Amino acid sequence: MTKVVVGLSGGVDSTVAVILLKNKGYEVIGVTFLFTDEFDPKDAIEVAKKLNIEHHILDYKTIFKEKVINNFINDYNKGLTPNPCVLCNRLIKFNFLYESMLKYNADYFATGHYAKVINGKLYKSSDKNKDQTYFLSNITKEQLNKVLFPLEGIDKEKVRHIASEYGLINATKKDSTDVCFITSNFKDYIKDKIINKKGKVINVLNNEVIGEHDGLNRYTIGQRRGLNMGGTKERMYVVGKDIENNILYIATGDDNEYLITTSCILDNVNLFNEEKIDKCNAKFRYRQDETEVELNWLEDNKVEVIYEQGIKSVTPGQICTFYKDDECLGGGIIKEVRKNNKKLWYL
RNA sequence: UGCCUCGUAGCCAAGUGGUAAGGCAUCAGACUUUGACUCUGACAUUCCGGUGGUUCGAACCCACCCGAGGCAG
Repeated sequence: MTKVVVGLSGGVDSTVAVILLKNKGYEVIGVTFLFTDEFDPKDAIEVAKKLNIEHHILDYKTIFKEKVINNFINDYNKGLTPNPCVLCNRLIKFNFLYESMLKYNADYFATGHYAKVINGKLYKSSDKNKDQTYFLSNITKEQLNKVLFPLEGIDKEKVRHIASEYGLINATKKDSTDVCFITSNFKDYIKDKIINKKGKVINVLNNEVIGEHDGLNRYTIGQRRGLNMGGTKERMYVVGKDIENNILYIATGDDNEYLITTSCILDNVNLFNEEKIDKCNAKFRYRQDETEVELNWLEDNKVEVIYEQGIKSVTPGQICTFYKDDECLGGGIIKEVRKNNKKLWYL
């Protein structure tokens, strides 16, 4: 009998993943990882009991803090806007699921992600609205070769339906959003963990100092809320930051040109195939439409991503993911952003 | 010191006798496994620097006071 280790958080998605695998005749072992003190595995325990599967709870708090949380904070202190989930999937979740697979002599491991895998290639899920390939674009080839996504062919509605058919309490549980290790709100969490040094806020349209910020690191490119400054006719957006001089640059107007860039450099590029294509689609934030880009490969696993048409709010630290139709080809971390081939003075 | 202009919510800002537009900010929600963006809703319960007065009725008219700025000196 084929044996599969499933990452079981106790939420609807991972629970239904278990159900679907069992229905297909797999022998399922549930593993629940502890990453933070706040996480309570009781739902996972109940689900495992109810579905009658072998279940293990494994503690990875220390390494999670070391690899994910610390990196997250360090990146903020460097002025970046990190994406901890992408990193966590590669280094923690998928890594330890892979290890669990070996440990329990399983053939595969599975998660409740909305994504599809066929012959070692990653594709978007059938439910395009929930597709999570963006967060998976940095997992390794080895991981991809051993993972199953039981939810790949169904949509969220169906998932909830299945959960309620089985009388599971979590059928109507709200989708989990936000960073898993931040239980309160982001502002409070980060307040005492990052460097907060007050500094000037300058409007790039006229170079005027228009106010003071509470610390550069709490702002991201394209952000408009939380600036706490009014009096302008149009909305105000963060367009850049000068780390050295502790200056936050803003511009007003929904369509101001300062937010738009035309190329960026990615490093730590992860590709599922060897082939270095020169044209594909890409997106720079999770919930963003894809756009056509050209790729110019550089040394050291870097690539220049060119989008002449211009994209708003491309932000260092975020992930750029490549697509060809429904296939996710990989992605990399945005290192530097440019406009018309020049590094911007305010970014 | 004389003259002039102005003082409306956190910030801009309409309204010049008939019972407080709008924008920005803020807050709440929707969306979302990244703090973005976007969208929806709330936001001067009697009040328009203060105190009196005129009027059926004033933020809008009058007087004085307080405050900000400008011109003249």
